[in-house]
Amino acid sequence: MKLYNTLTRTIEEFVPYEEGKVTFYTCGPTVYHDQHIGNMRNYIGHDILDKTLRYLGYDVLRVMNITDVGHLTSDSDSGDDKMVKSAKEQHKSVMDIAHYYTEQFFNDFKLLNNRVPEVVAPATDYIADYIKIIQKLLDTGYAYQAGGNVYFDVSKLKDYYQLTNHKEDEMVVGVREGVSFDENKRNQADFALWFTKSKFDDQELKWESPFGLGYPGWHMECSGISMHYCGEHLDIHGGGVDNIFPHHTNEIAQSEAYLGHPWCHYWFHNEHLMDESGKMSKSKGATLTVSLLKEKGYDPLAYRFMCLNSHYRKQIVFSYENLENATKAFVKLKNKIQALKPEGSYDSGLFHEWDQKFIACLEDDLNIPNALTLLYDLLKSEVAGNIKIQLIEQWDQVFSLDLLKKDDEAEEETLDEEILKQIERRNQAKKEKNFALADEIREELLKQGIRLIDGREGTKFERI
RNA sequence: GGGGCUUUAGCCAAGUGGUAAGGCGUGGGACUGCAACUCCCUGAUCACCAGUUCAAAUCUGGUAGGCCCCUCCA
Repeated sequence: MKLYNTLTRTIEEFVPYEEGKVTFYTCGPTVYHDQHIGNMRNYIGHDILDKTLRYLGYDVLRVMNITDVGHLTSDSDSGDDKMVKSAKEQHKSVMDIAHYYTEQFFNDFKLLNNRVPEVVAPATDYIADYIKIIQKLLDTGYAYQAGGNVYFDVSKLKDYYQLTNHKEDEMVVGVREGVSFDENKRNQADFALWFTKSKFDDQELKWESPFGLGYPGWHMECSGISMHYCGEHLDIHGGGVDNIFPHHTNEIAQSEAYLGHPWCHYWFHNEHLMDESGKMSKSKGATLTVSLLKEKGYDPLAYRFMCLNSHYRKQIVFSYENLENATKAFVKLKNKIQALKPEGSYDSGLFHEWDQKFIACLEDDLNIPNALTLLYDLLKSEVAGNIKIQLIEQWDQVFSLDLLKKDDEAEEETLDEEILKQIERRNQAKKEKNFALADEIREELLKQGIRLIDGREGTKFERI
């Protein structure tokens, strides 16, 4: 398949390090607050890649970290650790908070039909791995100690900026609020591997190490966890585009310095979901989560559908208008699919032909919008219902939109009788030309989520 | 200041040299007691300017708008 690789800035043929197998690492959530729908778009993009690789027959090992270290400071607050702040506010321990938000995250993750990775790794479980890496970097001269911290010396690398094209001389220190000149660093581009002396004193989670009581720098967990599970050669590393620099740049620096050879071969980056004012952000007040969308009556899968309508490397602007548009389209699509009848004879040649078209879309740098167009083409085609249903069932392994799943099927049985009675009452009213009563009954059922469909052979109903 | 991405109909969006897919909405029609559902029909000088070419949404240069990043936010 063809995949855009941030490392080369081109679309390349994807060739895994070991034939037939793929190791795939995703930068996971920070668990000191809810993950908003913008964060979740990123995971939808990764989920599509994950499922596409499987669809193409690869044996995939997918790893995702959970950032529970909590050495984070807000741009806008006083510099207190966010996790600690959050814990204090809610009178909970730091790890309680981490567990709570991890659960929230996976709840929303699953509402979107994302597949949970084989390995979900809390960062605090791998401190020993980080220490081992840092120790070797010190021993080999890539790292140095200063002012109580351990720093990575970027001048030891010949191509630190391989992922970004940045020019060191033009870089500005402290563009972001909360970042300032660090006199401990030999080069201002150096980054911390281990802190014992942070500018934030109230770090709650600390560990003993040969470099003193402290905690790891914020790029270390992804390198450590990734190498722990995927070994010295990682096929794909993914994250949001905002991770490219410095996070992924620094991961490459420390990992390759540690290993002594190239590390990750393909870098996969998802574009952001925007709101009217720019990138959806956790620091913009109320967090819009998938759960919240659901509470407001939106189908999480309609949100997934909205995301799938756009290419993963394009920004999407979120608005309720767009979501409602997507919802309408999604409902219509599902209606069409669920009206299909398993008729006609099976034709494996035809099945294969259509499936090949689908695979061609996937292999074209995950062109899911075109794959969805193919789905519409299939529905309009002369292909037998039988084959259509089987193709859709198979394609939905990637889309994961529950296209064939009828809503509330279980509960339908119990209410059928009552509904049929109402329909009978309405038909009687219609016969008597009492349309007012007929409409009243129809309205009443609609309020209960039952839509009547008047056809030639009588009145049917469906749940909406 | 620097690096990267982006701009296609009311909205979402595909298309990287051969003359603009698809979806939603709108309008019209069929169906209906009226609707809903469904079906048919309906829309674009591809941000702007200049260039290369027989041919440009696609390539080049410039202008304007939007977004991301610049090393203690992960």
